[in-house]
Amino acid sequence: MAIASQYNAESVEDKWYEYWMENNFFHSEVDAREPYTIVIPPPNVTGVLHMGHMLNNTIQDVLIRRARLKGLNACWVPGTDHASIATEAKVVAKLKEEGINKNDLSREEFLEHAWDWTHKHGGIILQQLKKLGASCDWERTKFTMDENMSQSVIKVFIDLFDKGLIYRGYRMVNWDPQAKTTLSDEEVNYEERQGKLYFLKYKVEGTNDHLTIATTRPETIFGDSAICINPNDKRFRHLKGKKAIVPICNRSIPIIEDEYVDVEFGTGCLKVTPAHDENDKVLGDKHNLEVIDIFHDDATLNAFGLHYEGKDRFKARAEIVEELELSGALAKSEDYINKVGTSERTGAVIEPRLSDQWFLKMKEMAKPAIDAVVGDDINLVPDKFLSTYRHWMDNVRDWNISRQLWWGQQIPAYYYGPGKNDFVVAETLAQAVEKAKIASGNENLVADQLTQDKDALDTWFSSWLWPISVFNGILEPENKEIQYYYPTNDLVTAPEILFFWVARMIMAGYEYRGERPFKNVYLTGIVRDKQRRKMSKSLGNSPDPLGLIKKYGADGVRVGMLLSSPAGNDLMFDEDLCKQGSGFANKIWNAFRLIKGWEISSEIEQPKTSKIAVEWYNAKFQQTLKELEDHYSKYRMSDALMSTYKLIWDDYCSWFLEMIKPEYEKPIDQKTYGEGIKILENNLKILHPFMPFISEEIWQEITLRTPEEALIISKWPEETNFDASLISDFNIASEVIVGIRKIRKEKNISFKNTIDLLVLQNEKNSRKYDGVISKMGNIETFNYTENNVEGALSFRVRSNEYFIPIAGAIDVDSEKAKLQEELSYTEGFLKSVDKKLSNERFVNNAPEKVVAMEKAKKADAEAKIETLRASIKNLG
RNA sequence: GGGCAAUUAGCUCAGUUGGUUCAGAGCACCUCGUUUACACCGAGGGGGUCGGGGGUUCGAAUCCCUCAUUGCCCACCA
Repeated sequence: MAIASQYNAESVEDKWYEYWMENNFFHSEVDAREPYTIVIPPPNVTGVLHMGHMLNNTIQDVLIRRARLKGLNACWVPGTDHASIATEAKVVAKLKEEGINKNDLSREEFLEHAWDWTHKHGGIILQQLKKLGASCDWERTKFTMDENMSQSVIKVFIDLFDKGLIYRGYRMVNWDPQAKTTLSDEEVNYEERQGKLYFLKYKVEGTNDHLTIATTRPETIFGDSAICINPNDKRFRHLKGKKAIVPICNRSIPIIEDEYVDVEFGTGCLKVTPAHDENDKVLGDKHNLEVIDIFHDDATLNAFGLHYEGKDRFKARAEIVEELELSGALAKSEDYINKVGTSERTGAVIEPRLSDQWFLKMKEMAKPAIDAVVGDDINLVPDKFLSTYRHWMDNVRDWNISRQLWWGQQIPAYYYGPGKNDFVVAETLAQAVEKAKIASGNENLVADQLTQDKDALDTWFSSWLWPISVFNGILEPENKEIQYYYPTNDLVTAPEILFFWVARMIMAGYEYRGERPFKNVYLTGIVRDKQRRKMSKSLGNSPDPLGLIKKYGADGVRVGMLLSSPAGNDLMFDEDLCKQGSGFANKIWNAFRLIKGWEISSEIEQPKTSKIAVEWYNAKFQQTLKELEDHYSKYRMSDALMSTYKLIWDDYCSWFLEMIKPEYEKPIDQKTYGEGIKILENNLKILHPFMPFISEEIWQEITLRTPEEALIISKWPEETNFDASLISDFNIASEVIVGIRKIRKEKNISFKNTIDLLVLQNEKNSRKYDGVISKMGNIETFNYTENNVEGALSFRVRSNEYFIPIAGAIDVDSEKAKLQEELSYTEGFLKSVDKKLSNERFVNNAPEKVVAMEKAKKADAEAKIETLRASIKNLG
């Protein structure tokens, strides 16, 4: 035998990936078949493959390969995301290393560096996906900053602006003072920090009274515009309508009343600083308070900070506390733990800040997106995410779509005057000039007089169009690709981005196509290590994905990832699972080696056992095929894999191959061989989505094939009716075989030695598998008997008795003890059944079916007790 | 603080409307085995009061209440 018993994944995998690429099997074109489409969640263009990607893309590849086999026109669109903040941060850091400060560069110069970086690192991750076996249509690879992708974004911006859905607003946003940009809520991390709660005394105007407020941020007193008390708080009745004096700056501010104030917390008095706190802003709007922004954009104090102007907020805080203390305005301070928001990218403490930003109104757009998911249009898998989705969407807030960054699509707003609203929105500068002429009433306006808004759009503002824009469905809404491939079928992504990506894609889908962007959303879990920690670079607990592939093969790793990944549940990654995967590959490989080694003869007839084996396996295969269909329909990938795993390892290798295996050094009959190959081929087909490489390798080793006959584009096995009794009868036969093996083991009878078997049938079973029993149990003679066989070893399957006569091998006492034990168990069982049946309420209330079943159990048990007693008696 | 999940074998998890596919799977474990594909193997085996307590019911892993623990999401109280 020339083929090695060790399957070598590494050499095989590259070979077949290349072969599939050369033959263009991943590519899809519009045709008459039904489409099956997946768009990849675009990874960051400068990212590298991590375990989350591995899981995610393995699942997508399984789905797409299966669809391809099912005869659908499978199209998996790959691509990358420009990831504005992450990429810009990386480029800024790299420039800094080279001694270049971003602020010294013009926008154009900076973008040149960013593109260089993108071209250098972009797409590495896509190359890595190829190692995993991802069968993406690489000809369709897209990038969210591609020319027409960007045009789509601009077009959508203008359209939404014209519809009145985009507006400029002076709003509270998460401000990163280091990156000097806005962050979305999702980009802010909250952590608990030890801080202090300061109690400050404010003079009540016109009296000698003080009132005390508690604050964690004393530096913001410069922005105070009111003191707020609860109208129901009796302690502060005397303050109604009075004014208070802010320490240090000695401004007079009103004392207002609002039930928002928690009487229990702090002192029951609240200082209102609308420019620097979300809740205070709401209060301020309600009571028409002045908004005083005390910071520059780098979070140093501005002129409102008086003598602290130019100082950093934290430095200023310390000094202000000192000054307050000296002036007697600091009543006391307490330790206090509060949650501080920090920037995911720079780590800087987030400053809630009012600034001019662009917003997209969400309320209206959310409506169809809620209906779609609450109704049947879009499925979330698992559906436990439905309630969180709903909750979020019901309380959706307007989307801040502007970022103070350069890397991204620049907002197409052009200012012709100094006023806040002196702008027009247009696709090109030329168009902007024309619009501006009308808007300004200045016929002589020229392009040089216009300045474009400096901000770029949020990355998600391009990725929310992804399922549409990859098919150019924004710029050419009627093109045949978008009409064919859209809506897509399945989206596979992480639950973390359900809201800011998935939900928004759904909104865009209904807004721009009038229909859903995808039918099913499969939410994967987070990949964690064995200690349940999230895998992360900083913890260093993430294995190197490519290293794993090298070690276990892509097939092995894919199996490892899928074995324990129910949808939506976190996945505790364990390298041993990959080992199990590569072990499975080796098992399959060796099963193939066995078959490959057989000599085929057309001279001999098919043995009956082989004929039965083929019949049984085909039924078993059909049963599994049905199971698979069910699992796939529920996106239970690990169950689908496990069904396939057990079918191949147990039913195929351990039973079927052993049943048809010819005697040592004898050939196999041609008929069985041919049927066996067909069976192997069907196994490979259902295996292929999980383990594409080894399945193709064996497929091609079976016989020489043309590219048209490659496994990847073959046909999924057809579902047919099958005789279930073939399976249930076999299950009984296999129990008999297990019984024989058990006895052989107990009595130390080597498998090499044949034994005889006698059966006493108390119930009539099919004798179909007698030949199989003989072969698998190495039985010399197989006979039926009407009576107990004295002095023989025995065991029972259901109510039939099996005897193995062995001279002098019987230990009467232990046999008796064994039977006695079984007898008392059965008696106990009968007792419990009797108890049930004699309970009138059970007989009256339980469904007839259940009662009948209990009666049958009783009859069985009684019969069994009788035979057991007889056997014991026989032993003497 | 509000909301939502989860808790089943040593580990990771199935268990669909309460009753024969209800106590399961894979891995791990133990015993035996140099049988003519595979020791990344084969055969056999042990292992769970279904988180605790209470209730509904003829009958509960499954329904209800309660407690405990864990996870996630949302809002974050100056």
